[in-house]
Amino acid sequence: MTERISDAEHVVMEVLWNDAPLTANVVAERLSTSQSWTLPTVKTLLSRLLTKGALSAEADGRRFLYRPLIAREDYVSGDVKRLVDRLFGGKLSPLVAHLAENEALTAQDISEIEALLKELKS
Amino acid sequence: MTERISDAEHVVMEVLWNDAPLTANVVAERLSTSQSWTLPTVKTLLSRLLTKGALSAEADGRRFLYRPLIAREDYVSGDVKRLVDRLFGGKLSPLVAHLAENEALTAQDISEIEALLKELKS
DNA sequence: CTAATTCGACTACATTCGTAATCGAACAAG
DNA sequence: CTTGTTCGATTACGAATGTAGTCGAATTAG
Repeated sequence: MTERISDAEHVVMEVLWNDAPLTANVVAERLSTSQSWTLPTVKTLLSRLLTKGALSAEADGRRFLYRPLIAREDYVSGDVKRLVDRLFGGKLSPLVAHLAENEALTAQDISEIEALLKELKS
Repeated sequence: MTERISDAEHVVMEVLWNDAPLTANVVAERLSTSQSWTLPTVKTLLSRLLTKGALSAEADGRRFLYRPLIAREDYVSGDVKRLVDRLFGGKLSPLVAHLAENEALTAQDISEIEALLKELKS
């Protein structure tokens, strides 16, 4: 169903997850601070996302209003799952172990995580 | 420095992280259970990894022994960091929150993680 | 009503990737 | 030695990706 979203496409999705629906021009405008993409480039990315079924386009007069069809949470889950599968044999605790050992978990991170876990168990 | 390693290349790296140095043939053989790649394909991937500086090739008579030049931990860290940056604004606790809320942490996962955290604090 | 502008659609093109065939050199078998 | 085999190197090629130009239709300005 939901085809693979490329890095550049993902950047466009973030704009629309943040605020939708938007026209192509507005999307390009929002991106202009972070990327130096021309308008055609942004439109190409929007088209590809449409083709991939990640966006819907609702006609608004002569232009289109783009809107995400997949939830950010779902997209994130997919990406996280792929990473966990690829690097940690699909298990979550090795990921956390890795984070603990290599990614400089701060004391605050640890507290937050413990709080989360405590809540999970309740 | 260390260029981007593609998915297929990563599969090859895993073989060599598991056991090195190995000849191209042996790598292909190890991969044969999981992939249906022909020998030329595996050799192409090895060449690309060489070019990218991810492997070294030590001549052993007329063949080469391939050996990882980058540690798996470093590779994993890079990938995890990219994901955290891209999806969680570079912060770890949102990642854990995501895991907690969306990735079906099992009771065992939770226990393991709590044990890890406890150890971290000691 | 005609000209300039604005859109989306279509086309383009270099690069990377996945996948593989082929070629030429070295080596082993006879 | 000659020939078949084994390697790595080179070449190939389609799909996806990043990036962008062009074209034609619709719209708005004059």
